[in-house]
Amino acid sequence: MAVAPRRANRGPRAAPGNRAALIRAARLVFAENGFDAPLSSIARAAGVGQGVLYRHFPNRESIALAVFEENICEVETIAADPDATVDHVLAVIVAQLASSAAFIAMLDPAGTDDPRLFQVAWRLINLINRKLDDPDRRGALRADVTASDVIMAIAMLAAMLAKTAPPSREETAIRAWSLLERGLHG
Amino acid sequence: MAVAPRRANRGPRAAPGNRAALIRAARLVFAENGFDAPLSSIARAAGVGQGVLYRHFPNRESIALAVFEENICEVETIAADPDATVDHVLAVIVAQLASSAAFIAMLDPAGTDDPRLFQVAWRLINLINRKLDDPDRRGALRADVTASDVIMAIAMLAAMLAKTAPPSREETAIRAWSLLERGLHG
Amino acid sequence: MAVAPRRANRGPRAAPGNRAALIRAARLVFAENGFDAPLSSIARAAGVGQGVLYRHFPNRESIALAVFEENICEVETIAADPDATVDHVLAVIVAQLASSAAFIAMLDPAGTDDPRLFQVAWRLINLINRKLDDPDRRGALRADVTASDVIMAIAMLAAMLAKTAPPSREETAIRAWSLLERGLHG
Amino acid sequence: MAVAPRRANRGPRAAPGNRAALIRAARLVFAENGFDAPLSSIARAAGVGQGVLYRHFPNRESIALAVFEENICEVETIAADPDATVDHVLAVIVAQLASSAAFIAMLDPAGTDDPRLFQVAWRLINLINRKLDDPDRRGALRADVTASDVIMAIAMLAAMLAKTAPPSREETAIRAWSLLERGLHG
DNA sequence: TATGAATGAGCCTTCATTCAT
DNA sequence: CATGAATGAAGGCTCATTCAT
Repeated sequence: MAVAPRRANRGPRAAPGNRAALIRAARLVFAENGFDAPLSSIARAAGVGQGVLYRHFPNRESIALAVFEENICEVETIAADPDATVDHVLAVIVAQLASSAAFIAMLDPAGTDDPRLFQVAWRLINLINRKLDDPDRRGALRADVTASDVIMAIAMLAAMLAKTAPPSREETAIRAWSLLERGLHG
Repeated sequence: MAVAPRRANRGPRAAPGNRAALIRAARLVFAENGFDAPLSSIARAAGVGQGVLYRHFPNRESIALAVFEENICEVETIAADPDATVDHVLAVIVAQLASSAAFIAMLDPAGTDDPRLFQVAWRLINLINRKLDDPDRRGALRADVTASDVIMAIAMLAAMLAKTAPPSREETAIRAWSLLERGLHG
Repeated sequence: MAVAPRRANRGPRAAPGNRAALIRAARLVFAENGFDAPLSSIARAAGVGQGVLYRHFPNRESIALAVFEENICEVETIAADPDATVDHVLAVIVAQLASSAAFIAMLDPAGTDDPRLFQVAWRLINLINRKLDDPDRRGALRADVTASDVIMAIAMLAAMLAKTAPPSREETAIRAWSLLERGLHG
Repeated sequence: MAVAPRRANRGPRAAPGNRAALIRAARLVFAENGFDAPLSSIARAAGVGQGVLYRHFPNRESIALAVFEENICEVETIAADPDATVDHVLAVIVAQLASSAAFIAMLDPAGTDDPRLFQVAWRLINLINRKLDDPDRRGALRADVTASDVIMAIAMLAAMLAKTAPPSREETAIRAWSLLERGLHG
């Protein structure tokens, strides 16, 4: 009969590629359609079946976390440069916000009970803390600003951007961040 | 079998009470579960049938508007005091945010196309503008801060609080606002 | 307190007027929005409360019947003229179709179990039968055409028109009726 | 408690069968209860969940189209016989009407805005037109009868039958069509 | 292991019908 | 008697999740 032209089962070898494709797709979909976008749309965008998504990520938070993870890695790479100040680091984060808005919003410790989230958040907080602790890397930040203030600033920006439709998002991000920066720089 | 213990029809007399109960319930539900909370949960919380909600408020925007309206009125009352500075006004708004974080989310112009929303938002913006235009009522605000900067600050706080679970909300609001205020005061 | 500016209760005297208004409104509403239009829209159009509608007409069929009744009366008036042929009578009915489409469709004897419908239908059938029985009043009708053929022709036109949106209804009615007439005239 | 005996997931293999069952069920339901019958009743009649219906047919028009499509195919098969006259073709259509009266209701251009519908309707019209253009296949039709007259005749029959309860439908269809045919044959 | 179909719960919305005033 | 608010059932539709193949 040979009816349904199902996508071929590419075997176990495809697993890592699928995982990566899912993360890439999720980043895009979350950025475009918000954190509440249908999971099916992510699978579709990644070109895989729904089941694969569930195999790799048992729930929405899991895949969100994976996207976030990638973001953090990028930030960590920048931060590894000993000359980078907090401001440099923040610039990278803000640039990522379009895609990671939803995840940073999850940083509120009370917002979840997923331990993995604490872990990832802790990495980010630590990253910033290390910069803050180094007087040469504090950039223009006020003396009494803590890592959690910085995180909160990002979280606020992220939360707002998550509700801002793409056309004006870029511009809104710039205006808002300059306001927040002033608050941090004091 | 005695299955459906249909709620008693309390008659037209109940209308104003129902309306008030719905607004009260909506304020609560929006605050607890965000602006996307099921309308049915509002009806349930108000102790009325779904139909009553729809009779009083034909759509989500309408009831949100009603909640918002109440908030604005309170703000306007404070603002009417000629001695009140922007900072006083903002303090009231921020105090409201802790309990009804979601309502400013509607200020995002892209979030809706309901003209009434613009109108109400305009009232708020105007209110702030009038204070800003009076040098004696600018409080500690920087000279170049506009009403839309102020609104944006509120929007950011609101958006974040909407994602913050109640226990830590109060405290988060305070910390975040002090950061934003510093940005506005510059 | 004097809140709700409810329409005044005009007392028992208003009953007949209300009934008439309801029928008038129903005719209009059915014609504009089809037989499935919300009953509430009829009450609204008539300027009365829902309860009044239910007092006078316990269900949709009842009010439909009342509209139909009025139509029949008009037809009977025309038919009373001894010079009127079947064709004259049919012309009146067809002219009424815009408003009565839905009711004539109900003429199908198997379509309902409401005895009043049989009764009204019977009046119409009789009316036509009497004309048919008079050789001078048969107009151009074929010899073997019966009243039920005539009714069926009307019913078909009515049923189709009920599904035809107003703009083209007039024209469609003319074209369709000329086809049916040819069938009746043979 | 053993409440919800969830239907077993019969797997992807069931897809074609489900699709067919849905079409079969839709044909039946539309015929019995008219074109406005609840879609959920179709799903139930087909023995599948609501979601399956929506997966195969995203909206009412789609499934109606599928039913219609089958009908048209049958008609096209008959029409393919070069000896078949319009009358033969019409006989098939009318025979189908008795069992699936509702489907021609969709021919009303004002009833929908789905372009696929026009396309399918066009196939039917063309089919008839081709027969009409061939003098040997016009059957007994009057010289001035056009395809759209034919369609209209069918539409009227269909509309009436859609409102006729099953028991008498068959007989009504025969009587009505003979009337219409006379109109077309003139 | 990947696929994508199947499932049903859940939300939104509309209306027929009831009933306190 | 009239009013119009209250009620909830019903239908449309969308997903998160499961699971046969």
